[in-house]
Amino acid sequence: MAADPLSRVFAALADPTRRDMVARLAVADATVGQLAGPYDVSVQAVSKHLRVLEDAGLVTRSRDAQRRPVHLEAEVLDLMTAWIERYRRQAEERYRRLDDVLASMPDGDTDTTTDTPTERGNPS
Amino acid sequence: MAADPLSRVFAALADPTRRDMVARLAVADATVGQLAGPYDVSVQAVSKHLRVLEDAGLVTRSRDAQRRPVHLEAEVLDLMTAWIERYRRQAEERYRRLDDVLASMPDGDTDTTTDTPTERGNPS
DNA sequence: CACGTCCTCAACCAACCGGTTGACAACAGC
DNA sequence: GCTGTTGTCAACCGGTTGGTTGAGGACGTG
Repeated sequence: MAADPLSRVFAALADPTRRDMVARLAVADATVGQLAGPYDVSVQAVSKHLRVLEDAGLVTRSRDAQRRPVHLEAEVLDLMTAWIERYRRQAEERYRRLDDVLASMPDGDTDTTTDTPTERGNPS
Repeated sequence: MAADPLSRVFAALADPTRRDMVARLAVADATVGQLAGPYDVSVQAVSKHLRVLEDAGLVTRSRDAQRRPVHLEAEVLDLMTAWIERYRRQAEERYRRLDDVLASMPDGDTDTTTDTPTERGNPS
């Protein structure tokens, strides 16, 4: 299994069935049987999906007689949001800076048409 | 291949190598060779990873002679953020509401110690 | 106690994934 | 026109994944 938590969370949500489960668990806790209802797969398959979500820390299972109520642990989602936002912001910032550079040289000083032999080779 | 875009993006970022590539591409565009440098895997493997990122819409590849500069398309990340935030918010709201209910009954009306036979069975 | 319900565990299977090697297309430069 | 560099395509391989069926554990109820 994937070692790092972030990979586990991303992988867990890469499956549409699992995403749908999370969506429904955001509304209310549910038992395995309740979760299995809408999908036409076996209860065992749903149980497996829950295991994946549990390993990713997205869900916890307790006991109530035979029932196993499933509860969404939404804080783990923040882990992902943090990662995503970091690089989205970084990329955004880079483009903004590039725009600034382009805006700051409106004259014909930059000859992009003729070739600039400097900066091309990639030694080392 | 996974049909829906969201699954593709999540699956693409479920791999630590691919996440690292995205992180580096957020700083600057890069060629396949440059990307492959740090990892001790073949260039072919990196090319495959890039294909996955490209299929997810996270990356575009252009041409410059033999080089294939890779460019990060950060907007796709918003797709994920939107999904995640939606359900994190929903779950958060639910817990907040539960807290309100608990807070609104500070008297001894709710006997959690003795058993409450109502609300337990789950018909239909 | 026997029985039905809810759920998990184990074994199996086809499909996919991440990696490899080998061949080769495209281009720059001698 | 060769040669080296850069990257992709194709075939293959072991491990994982998502699904199945079958067996059985735990619990409430007759």
